[in-house]
Amino acid sequence: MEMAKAYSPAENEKRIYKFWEDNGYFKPIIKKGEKPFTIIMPPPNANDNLHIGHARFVFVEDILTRYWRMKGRPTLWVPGADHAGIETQYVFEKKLAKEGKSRFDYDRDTLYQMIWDYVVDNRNNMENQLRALGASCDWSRGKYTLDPAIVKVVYRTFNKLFKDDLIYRGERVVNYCVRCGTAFSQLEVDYKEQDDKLYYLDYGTVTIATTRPETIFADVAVAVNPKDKKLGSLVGKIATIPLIGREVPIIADELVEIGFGTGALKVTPAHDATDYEIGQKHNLPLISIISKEGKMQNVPEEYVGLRPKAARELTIKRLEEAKLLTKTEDLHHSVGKCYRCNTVIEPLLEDQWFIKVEKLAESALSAIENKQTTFNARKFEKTAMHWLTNLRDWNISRQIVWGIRIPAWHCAGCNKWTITAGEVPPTCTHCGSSKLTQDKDTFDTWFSSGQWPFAALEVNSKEDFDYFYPTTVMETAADILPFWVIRMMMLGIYETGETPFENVVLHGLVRDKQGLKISKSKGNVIDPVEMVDKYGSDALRMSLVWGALIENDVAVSEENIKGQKHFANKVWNAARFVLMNLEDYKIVSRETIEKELTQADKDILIKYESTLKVVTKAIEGYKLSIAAESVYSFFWHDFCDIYIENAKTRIQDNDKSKVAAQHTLDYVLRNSLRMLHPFMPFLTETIWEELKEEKPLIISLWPK
RNA sequence: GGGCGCCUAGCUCAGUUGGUUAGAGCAUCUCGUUUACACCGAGAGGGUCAGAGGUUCGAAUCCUCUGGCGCCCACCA
Repeated sequence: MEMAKAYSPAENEKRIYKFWEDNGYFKPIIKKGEKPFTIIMPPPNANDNLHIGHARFVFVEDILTRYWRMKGRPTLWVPGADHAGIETQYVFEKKLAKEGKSRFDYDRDTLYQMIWDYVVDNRNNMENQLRALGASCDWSRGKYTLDPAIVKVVYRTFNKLFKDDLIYRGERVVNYCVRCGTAFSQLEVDYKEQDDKLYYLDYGTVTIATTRPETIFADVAVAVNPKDKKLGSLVGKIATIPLIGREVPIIADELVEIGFGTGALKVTPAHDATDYEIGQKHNLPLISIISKEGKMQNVPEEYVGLRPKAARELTIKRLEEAKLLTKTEDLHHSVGKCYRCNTVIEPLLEDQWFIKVEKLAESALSAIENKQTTFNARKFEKTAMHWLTNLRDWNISRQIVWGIRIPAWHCAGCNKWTITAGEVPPTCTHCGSSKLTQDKDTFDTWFSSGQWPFAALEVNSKEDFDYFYPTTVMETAADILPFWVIRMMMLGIYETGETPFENVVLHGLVRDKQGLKISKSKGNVIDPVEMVDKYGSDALRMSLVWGALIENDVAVSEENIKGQKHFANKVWNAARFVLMNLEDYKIVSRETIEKELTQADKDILIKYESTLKVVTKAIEGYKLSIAAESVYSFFWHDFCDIYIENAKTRIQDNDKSKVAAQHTLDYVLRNSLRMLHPFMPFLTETIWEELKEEKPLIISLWPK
């Protein structure tokens, strides 16, 4: 077959992918007693197209997978799709809003089904995009975070945690968005700087400063720092809440910052996280004055039903009238806003499920200390350890519909909770009453996705779990290290007794040519699917791996991708040249032409050996940019520019060393294609077809 | 306030445990219409390695300080 003059990705990629997939090359060949290489893909959101960041991690994982497959190791890469909880519900709600609807127009089950259908369509789309990128993952083992079997595992874990007394229901100050009607974890709150007023109020014995005078009705104490020279002597005395005249104690607590305002803090445990902590320490009561609808309650008549903002204005007015407002000053500070709708977050008391994290965190920490789990960069290990030593109890309740509903039933008879492993309990386990209502909340997605590595394997089969767990590599975005990676470690160790992955490989962001963050508003979005259509998947892959270590951010531009397409074409043409010059050549062994080898032959063979060593070592150390650059430089500059030019004349002149040249061309080409395959799988497999090898390149062995 | 990083050629980045004249891609400039490839080839210019001090026979690399930049977390009421 005549090779075309230029390589056409469009004509080959789909065909090649289908060939691989249809022949089952992505499925591992299990060899008992041999240590497999396993990656569980961080499941992309099933609610949108893949973006350029997805492409980078897919390529990184695919390179590792293809490399180890070629090393002959049983290799499994499990794909997945994530329901993505609030993320998806938010996207869907925006879609509803465009149609003039809101989620409150539907009952819970209808809404759930609507989102489900929406996600199913997008999931197919997302998976086909993964195929276009060339992902050599085992589709037969693909999982979705809401697969019934996965959900069952999540229930089981919750139930086990509960039985082990690691789950409790606690009234806590949570970050509540009265507009979304949900509490958020601290991670979901955006702190934004803004200008406010700081009001100084007369509490009799002491003056306090606050930005939220409307919460004085919920005050239960005034606190000062015990080390405060000016105010320390007040401890033990009484302060009087203005307007209502209630007397509260003055207490000492180190959380109070000396020098802020007057140095005295009004303590409002029901509406501020710090105050809650102080309140717990000092056994103070809780007075809740803001409802979940964001309205005032348990306050003097004229304030009842007001929004906090209106209540604040009225309070200030009354304080001024009573001459209890001594001073007002400007304050620039940060305020928690809902990360979805930008509404000011109200710290409110709410019953939530919590996980006691201390023991779980300790086990994860020791797995890191004992090197059972290692990181591709020291900085990530430091970050993980820092988080694990500073974690607070984990609130896993979310007030959204789209997610896994918590298997907990509240009894109207005895007011206690019945927890199951998913099945509906006929009666309350405490009092036998049948007046049970299921908690309306769903799990925090990190709780379910924190179980992903073992869950995705065990729901496939027990054999899979036994063989492939613990996994070899967890490759994901560096920014979700604290949210996801350490939680997988905690829950994985808890459920299985083993760390879920041996190596954590984290990657940085994809940025634009200038190193700026990519965003729709900046207009610098690079669509991976469009790039694949234009330049080929291999070119996109090289451009995303090239130029920066994977743990760092990488800058890409269309010119980079175009440049790598040129390289693909270079490889294609080099192969074309070699094949044209091998028409009268029959493969001979090195020994038979040993004496005919010229210096040029020896040079390129030595260079090839050293490149192979560098590339191999770099891949195994996750230095993929080094590996890609080495093989690129070798192939283009050493092989094409120098060696082929040398061999060209010897063959054309029918030199006595012609066969040695042909042998060397053939040898270096074949082995270079192997070395290049993880980085340019479609191109190399397409060329490989011309070489009439027994086995396709994808399952050929990595050169030794 | 706490944590983690970064500053190397015009741009984006490499530089492993300190060891010759500090590298790559892109960009720039000069030359070349060579039948594998113009999606090409030959060659060139370009860096006080942020600054200062220290350790050392030797520092981009280790230590201290200063300056600038970034990300993450946080209980500034």
